[in-house]
Amino acid sequence: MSAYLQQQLSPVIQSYFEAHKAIQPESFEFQSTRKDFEGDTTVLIFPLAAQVKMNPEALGNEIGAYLKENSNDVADFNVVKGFLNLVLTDQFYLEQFQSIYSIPHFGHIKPTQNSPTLMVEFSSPNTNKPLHLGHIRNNVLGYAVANILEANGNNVVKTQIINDRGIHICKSMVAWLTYGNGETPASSGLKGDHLVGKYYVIFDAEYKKQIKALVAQGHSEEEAKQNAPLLLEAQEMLRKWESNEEEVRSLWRTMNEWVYSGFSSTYSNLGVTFDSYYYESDTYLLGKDTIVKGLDRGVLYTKEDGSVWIDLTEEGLDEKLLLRSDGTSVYMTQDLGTAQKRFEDVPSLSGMVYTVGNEQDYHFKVLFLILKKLGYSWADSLYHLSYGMVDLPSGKMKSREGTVVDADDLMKAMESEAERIATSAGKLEALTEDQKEVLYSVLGLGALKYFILKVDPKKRILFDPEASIDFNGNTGPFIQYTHARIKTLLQRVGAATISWDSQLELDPREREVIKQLSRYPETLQQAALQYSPAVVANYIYDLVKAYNGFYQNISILGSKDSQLRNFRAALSQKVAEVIASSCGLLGIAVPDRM
RNA sequence: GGCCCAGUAGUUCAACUGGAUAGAAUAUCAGAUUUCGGCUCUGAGGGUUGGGGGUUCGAAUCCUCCCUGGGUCACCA
Repeated sequence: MSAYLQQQLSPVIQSYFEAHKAIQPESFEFQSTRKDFEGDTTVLIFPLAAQVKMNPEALGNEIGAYLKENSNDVADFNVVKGFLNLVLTDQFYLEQFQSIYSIPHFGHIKPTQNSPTLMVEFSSPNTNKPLHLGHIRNNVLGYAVANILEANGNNVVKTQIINDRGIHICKSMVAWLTYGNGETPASSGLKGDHLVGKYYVIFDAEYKKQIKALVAQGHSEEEAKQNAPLLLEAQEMLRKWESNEEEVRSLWRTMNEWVYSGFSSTYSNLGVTFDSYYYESDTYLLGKDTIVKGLDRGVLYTKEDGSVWIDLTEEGLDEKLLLRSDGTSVYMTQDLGTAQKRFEDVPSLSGMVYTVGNEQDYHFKVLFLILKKLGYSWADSLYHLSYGMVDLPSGKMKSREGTVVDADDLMKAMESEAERIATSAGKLEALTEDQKEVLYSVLGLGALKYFILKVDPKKRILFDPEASIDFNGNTGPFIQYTHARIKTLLQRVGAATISWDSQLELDPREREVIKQLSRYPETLQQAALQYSPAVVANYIYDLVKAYNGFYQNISILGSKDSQLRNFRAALSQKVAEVIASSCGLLGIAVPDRM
């Protein structure tokens, strides 16, 4: 709406200046009027007053009077200090709504072939343990950002890099061989990822025992840590894996398969999907070409022992190792190579978003800087979607100490919490058992996702699983509830014919709803610009609040005037649509009834 | 110690990117209310935006020093 106003009213103000003043400002700032003041939109007079050297209030009055006279949209005005508040006509609002109503996917821009392609990486799990609460934030966030970018007219490829090799996987393998007795997901009834995670925990416990034993025998702690038989075994296994020994590879494949099938059920419960996958076992050797290129260009340098470094001290950072003295690569090297590979795999790719926790802020700062120094044109369109940790009231989550909140457990807990609340509220008799199950899951996950997404990604979240999530107030279920209510309302109104008198007189609450609706496109743009689903989440809440205010004292069914009823039904319907589509971006399902 | 991020009602979060008297929800308190689907409505209290200084018509927002919490500074990933 403000864009529209800008278009409509700016020229009028321009012409005022042309007619009356020597100076012609280039642009005018419109913003919505605060609730306590009368008016719909506000023009800031301060900057203008400074230019023409006038008292802001006097200038505001002049411009206001001019607008009232020369614009059809302005019904009235008032000036407070340097703020010119404009009251817009009902016709203006009706036209606004008319045009909003007629747009099918209002606010969403459909990508075309020529639209930029962006890759969004998220999830990126290790294959030695199940997903936990931190992963949930990662997944939900990455998925939502991908959707938001898509809604803004980008082609989006959702991908993840699976950390499927390394010493941690070998630890699980060793423990399974030593203590597993051939246990499989089928034989144990455990989800594959949980089974493998179980042996990772066993490894750590047994490893600690061995260290203790060695220390008791008189070894130093340092020595014991490095020479415990289990660790040596795991290291040996990693070597065998790297030299491609079939026996090890085969076990590795088997156990990874268990994990993947476990993950896939977690993902499907969580409602996230991917378009492509990268496996570290395929990419961990990449990047050496890039290093050569960097050496040729003189961006990198070699030390006496043969290791390769980059000097970033000029940028206020450190020197960074890129290749070990034995020629093997490090994490950074892989990421350089993987980035390059992705731009080769997807020729139309123009940018990437990495959804990774903020403990890697420094890593990505360096990564992007190196790519830039290497001269890749796309280096500027890389973005690290950094998010804060999820803490528990009891402190940090440590997988080894069993203080993590498991993703599967948490989702299940949310569902039963939803069941408890929904059952006590009643009104579910009409649903079949299956429908109820679906509903509980929709509500529980909606609550969880909304709780996570409504806060700024950068900030850390304090998550209290015991006190669980409130289903009232600014929550997912509250929004879902509003949607369901509109749906049943519309059912009772019957098919609304989409026509109403352009002379309708609007209630302030209806104007407020239209105002909120019209904010949707800008909100999406802003969310994409900031890579922040929180912007969308808070918008939905504003919309819902405005609608509830409207619904509160205005009878939709009871209105005798069919024109008015049509209008209100249409307004309700559009609100429901916008709620549904914006919730869709966040990955939150909206039920038609509950 | 260097660098990065955060600090807003008791609590969880906002504040349209420099705009008006910093807003919601929740919790607490006071009163009213039995039906159109949050048990509903009204109202109240609650803030030195971590602190000091600066920039200007105007600062939670920008600059600068402190304070607190977290992260990060590996030939780990």
